[in-house]
Amino acid sequence: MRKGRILPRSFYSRPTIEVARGLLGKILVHGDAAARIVETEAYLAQDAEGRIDFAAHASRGLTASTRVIFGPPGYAYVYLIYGMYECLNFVAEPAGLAGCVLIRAVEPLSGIETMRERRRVEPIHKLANGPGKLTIALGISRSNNGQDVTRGTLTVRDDGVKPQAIGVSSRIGIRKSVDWPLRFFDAGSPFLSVAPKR
DNA sequence: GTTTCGATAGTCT
DNA sequence: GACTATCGAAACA
Repeated sequence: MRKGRILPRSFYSRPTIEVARGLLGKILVHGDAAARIVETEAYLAQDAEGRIDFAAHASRGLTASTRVIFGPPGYAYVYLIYGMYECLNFVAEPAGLAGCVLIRAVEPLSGIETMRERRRVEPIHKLANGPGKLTIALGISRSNNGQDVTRGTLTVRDDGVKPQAIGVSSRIGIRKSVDWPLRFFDAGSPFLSVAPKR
């Protein structure tokens, strides 16, 4: 079952915010599981005024764990959070510049029964409506950290579908650079992690 | 319906 | 020793 064409590295080698918006509507494929991206967040090196994004892991500087964020674009950055969950990001910006996009929610498309078994939850809209949930549903873990997503078992594809309206809000669950408008979501999707505020 | 809280382990100070 | 880009159950209203 083909799911459109794999996004090339040039897609990722752009400003992080453009990549975050561009990933909405694209299809995340891991093994037999496929799901449409409906919610993302951008984590920058700094904003347009040069203020450092202290919510981003990259603000800690170049360490063993943040190394991939500073590396070439089109690679997966997967980390453990709160000792229990793993979060999936895609590296943006040309090599040497920090920037990544957190995938916060996806809409299951295929491999749904496998997702139900992994998540131990029935309703389809609860399978992957959160960053910790979607990695479990799709079987993504830290073993995928540093993987090239322009080839291999973990890829992102474009089937031409685009969200009708993109919503913007502040990012979820952070305590620094709180008010930056860097969360992007398909405003019409029922698969979001947090219901949009009115 | 909303808010609070515990689980749990890796990373950095 | 503190902190964390979360989740789900429990408590409260």
